[in-house]
Amino acid sequence: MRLPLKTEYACQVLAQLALTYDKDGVRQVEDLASAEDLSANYSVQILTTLRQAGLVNSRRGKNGGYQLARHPDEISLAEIAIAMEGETLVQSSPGNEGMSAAPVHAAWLRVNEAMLESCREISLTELIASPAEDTGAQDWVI
Amino acid sequence: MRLPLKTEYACQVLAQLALTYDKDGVRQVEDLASAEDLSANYSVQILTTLRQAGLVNSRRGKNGGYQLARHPDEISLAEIAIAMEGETLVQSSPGNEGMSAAPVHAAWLRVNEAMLESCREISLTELIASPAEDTGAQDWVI
DNA sequence: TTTAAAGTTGCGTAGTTTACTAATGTATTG
DNA sequence: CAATACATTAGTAAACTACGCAACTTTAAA
Repeated sequence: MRLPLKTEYACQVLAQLALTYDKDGVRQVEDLASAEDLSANYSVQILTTLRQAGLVNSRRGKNGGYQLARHPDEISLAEIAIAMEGETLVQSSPGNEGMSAAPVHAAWLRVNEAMLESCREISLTELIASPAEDTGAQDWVI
Repeated sequence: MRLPLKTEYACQVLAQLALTYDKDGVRQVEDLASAEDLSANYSVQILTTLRQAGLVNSRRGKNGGYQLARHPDEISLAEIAIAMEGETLVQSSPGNEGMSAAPVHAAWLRVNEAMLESCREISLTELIASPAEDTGAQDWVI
């Protein structure tokens, strides 16, 4: 069960926005994308989805850019994942005509709920890289 | 994040085996597959995986078939999912060179752990259809 | 000891999804 | 009105999923 890269990227971009939240940080796509090693074009698509979900605000034209809609403490991993993937994080099919299809589906619905709950308990603030340890991003070879 | 059909099918087939566990039920593929509305061919592949994981035993030749390796209470959804998909249920990529890649990955690892824990708490017994309500499987049209 | 039932293995593949790129449209500011 | 930056849509190569098929091996029973 692979977590879509798109969802991970969304987390990274939002983490990047969270870094400059208090500095009234309006950031441009190019800036965000390069900081997270993503293509600008793809980042735009992700940011558009996040805007439609109400997690970020955007401004067009010169000096435009993106900005978190709320304080990083008030944005949970659950909201991010739901914005990218829809309400059910663990999509199990209501299924075929098999005798056990229904109870199996019900069980996975419970798992989905547990996962959602776990995602609600993680805030965007926890996704920010601690400036002390740049964790490999600055590793470079001559 | 779609739960693979293969994993759901594995649950259904095992639930079917659990139904006849106390009756020393050795069941044949054709039987299991039709009860769960699956193709026999595909079910074989699933059952083979489950056997390699040690969840079922098989006997070849005439009067062969499959059988649960343990009591349904002693088999958890976690074991089933791991048998089909590997240790990590929520696979997040350790990722790119982005600044926030590491903390984001760490967060999803926590979610994975929560999901695993939730799956450990659901036993195969809970996947058995209650005989009272056949929940749609017997619906038929002339 | 034949024979047929039943599991085992591996290959092939159509259809879908993912992770992008690219091109074009639209709003904002100086 | 021109430069800038977000918005939207279309297109696509690669990977993955959910199967089907066929050849092989094992075992019980006749």
